[in-house]
Amino acid sequence: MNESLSRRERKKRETRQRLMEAALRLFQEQGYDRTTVGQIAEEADVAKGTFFNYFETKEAILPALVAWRLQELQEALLPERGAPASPVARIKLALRLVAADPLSDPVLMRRLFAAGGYHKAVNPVHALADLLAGQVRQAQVVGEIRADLDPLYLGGVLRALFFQQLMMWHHGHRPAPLPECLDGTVDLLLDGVAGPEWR
Amino acid sequence: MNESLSRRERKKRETRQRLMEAALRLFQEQGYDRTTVGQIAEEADVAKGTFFNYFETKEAILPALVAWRLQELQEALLPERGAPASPVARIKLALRLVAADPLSDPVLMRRLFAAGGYHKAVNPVHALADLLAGQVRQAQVVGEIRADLDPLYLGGVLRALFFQQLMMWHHGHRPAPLPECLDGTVDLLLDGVAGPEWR
DNA sequence: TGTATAATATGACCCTGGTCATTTTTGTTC
DNA sequence: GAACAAAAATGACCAGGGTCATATTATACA
Repeated sequence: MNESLSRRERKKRETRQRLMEAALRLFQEQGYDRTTVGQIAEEADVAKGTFFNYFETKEAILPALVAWRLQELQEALLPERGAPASPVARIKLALRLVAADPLSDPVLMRRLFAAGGYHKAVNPVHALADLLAGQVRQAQVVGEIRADLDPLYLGGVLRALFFQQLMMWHHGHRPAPLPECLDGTVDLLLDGVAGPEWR
Repeated sequence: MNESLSRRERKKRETRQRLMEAALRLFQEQGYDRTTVGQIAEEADVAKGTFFNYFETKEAILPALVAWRLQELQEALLPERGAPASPVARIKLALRLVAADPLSDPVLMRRLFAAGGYHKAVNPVHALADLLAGQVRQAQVVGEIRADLDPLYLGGVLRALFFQQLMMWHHGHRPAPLPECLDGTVDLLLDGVAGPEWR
């Protein structure tokens, strides 16, 4: 589908892709901190300086990795690909899938958060929030979620709760298997936490 | 009250405090990234290496700064100091106060998140969550919050929502003044987001 | 006071993230 | 294909985070 691209453009994308694949592999193998930019470049068969032609900083490659993985997630959520008909159920599915991804490593997640201010354009944290916002919008259409709330805001809220749950899980707070915990968090947001004395 | 401390212990605490004050001042003046460990040490009148006798990394001073500030917050939340009688109202007050602190700078917050895995003991992110968990517990006693939920978990949820709101605010999403937005987030959690079709 | 011991301070040193002037490659025009 | 321009690759270089062997200071004890 990319036949119209010039050789230059093609090579550029290939190099970028090689860098991302090398980075992901090395991060998984040795962790983020132990991996040097030199190693990533070496693995991708380019000089260290070349890395910085593609990503402003070492951290800046994380948003790119996330965006890459989220593309696949986006497709898995299409109803014609077997995803549930209920938008809320799709939201739960999305969170389960993200949690199962190799990128969902605590250290990587933390660094990803820290990287959140570099590229305004390709925002890392917003990518997941936007995806969830889309599902929220559909849930509002069918009445599963109150329509008076900003979907983008709720997308961000869902993402925040997801991170929170994931971090607590990795920290040892495990009342149930992770997928169940994530479902529970979504339900919590739906039902609210107000007690009998509220109102 | 610290008369029993040896001179050594006293000096240690003083040096640690000087480092923290210098760091906070410099972070405010020039931002986290522009501030070097050498500057902080210089300002505190010690050698650079000494900094690392007190904090494992540059990032590791952030949790300490947070803990320091939270002590004051803790006291401001005591009813005998004029805090509201309703625990939920106290939670809202706490979030407003944290948001107003000089430490609530986006870049600092992100770095703080990234630092979250260094010291298991003095956990940075957990400090605020724990404080909120205490208030949640009191809210459960008086029935403002459902008693079947783990307070520590809810403390974490509140913290996550707080960060989320703060980040969106600093990113330009400002439907109302920040304090009102934070109150709204707490209310959202209390009431839930479920629409008419839910259940 | 003198001496032994443990805690703390120090700055030279190393490593890695990040910059940049220069070289190499690609594309274009005649 | 020769000459030129633009894009991309490169690695020497620099700055700052972090380490560590050594020096300094505090405490304990005789």
